[in-house]
Amino acid sequence: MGYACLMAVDRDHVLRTAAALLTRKATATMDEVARAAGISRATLHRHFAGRDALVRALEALGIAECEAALDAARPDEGPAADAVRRLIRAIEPSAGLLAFLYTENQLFEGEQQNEGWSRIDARLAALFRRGQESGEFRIDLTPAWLTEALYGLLASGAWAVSEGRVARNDFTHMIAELLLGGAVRREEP
Amino acid sequence: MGYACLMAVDRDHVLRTAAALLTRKATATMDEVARAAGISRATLHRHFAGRDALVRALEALGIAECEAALDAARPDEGPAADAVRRLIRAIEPSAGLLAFLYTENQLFEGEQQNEGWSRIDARLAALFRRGQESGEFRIDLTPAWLTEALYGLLASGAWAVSEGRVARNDFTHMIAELLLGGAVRREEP
DNA sequence: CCATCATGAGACATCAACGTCTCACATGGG
DNA sequence: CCCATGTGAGACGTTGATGTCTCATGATGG
Repeated sequence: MGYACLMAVDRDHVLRTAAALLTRKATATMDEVARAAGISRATLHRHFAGRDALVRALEALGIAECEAALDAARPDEGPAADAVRRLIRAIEPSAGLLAFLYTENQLFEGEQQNEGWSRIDARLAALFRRGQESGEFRIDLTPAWLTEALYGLLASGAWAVSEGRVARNDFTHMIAELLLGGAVRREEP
Repeated sequence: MGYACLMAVDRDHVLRTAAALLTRKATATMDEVARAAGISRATLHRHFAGRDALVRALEALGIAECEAALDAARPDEGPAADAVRRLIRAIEPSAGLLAFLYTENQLFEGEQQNEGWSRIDARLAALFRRGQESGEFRIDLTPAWLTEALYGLLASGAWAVSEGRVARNDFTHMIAELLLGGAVRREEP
């Protein structure tokens, strides 16, 4: 019969399509999401009980991709700056989804939010703190702020790319260089 | 009678309150906006024809405050980095409103957007370009991206402050230093 | 004291999205 | 060939926000 296989494939496909659509239009209707995925609204409801469940699933997907990117970036190895570059490169494909979740998260304020974000925040802050303790990073910018700024730059970058204001190929470079080096020109060391 | 005076004062107060509320909860109801401003929904509707008109008025307010901040920051005087710092300091009180508009703007996609943003974008990009041409700023980060990143960092900063993750007093310093200097520690010149 | 006007409170209709349901179809396996 | 399962299409009721309306009240000014 292959329930799991077929369902999982379709579910994942729907999830990816929904992420891509909601990245562009955060207020898209369930009907629009369904049509974007090439299925009917009824089938969409068979996969996800409602819009809330869909957003929650997207949140879980975003968390999973973030943690996978963190794992792949080996944040504890080598210079912290290189680890940050690896991380941004690894997380780039998820940036659109993260941008959507970053704005949508305000809907969940007050309630308990998914603990996955706490884990990711902690790992990111740990990376920045490691850079500070090794003397690579300046200490007047707190790890919490660098973490927040990384989220913001990822969202800005994803939005700028989707609007055509920044070339997709420059995404990683623009974010990593701004976050690490800033706008001011630096003398060659 | 004093129509204009009273109306203007109240209208501005309502606008400020709505901005503060919508910064925290972007999906706030017209009823919530009205109660937050201490007026009834009927009176709110007498000031703004509907939610759309309210958001448009907030957009106009945000544009006006941005342009005022740009004027006050004297972006054409002195080193570009100092001008950027003046600008961030001047724009700080509006950051929450800008954060709201930054996410809400996606609602207006497809339609023609307020030309005020184009003017502001152009002035910001001109400032960054001036810094590049004077040799202060690196040239691999495009003015368009620096402009976009500034918006994103302002929004992230406003959100982080309202969530208590960053101290309000550090707002200007965190944004300006990250945008200009980046996270990597810099040798004293 | 009276007239005017802005306001608050609330009723009311409208509307869009949602969630649930049924039914027909078609595709695939036994 | 027959049956089962997943699907599409669409109807239906519900909900929440919105926009409009009326009416009573309270303040202000003449």
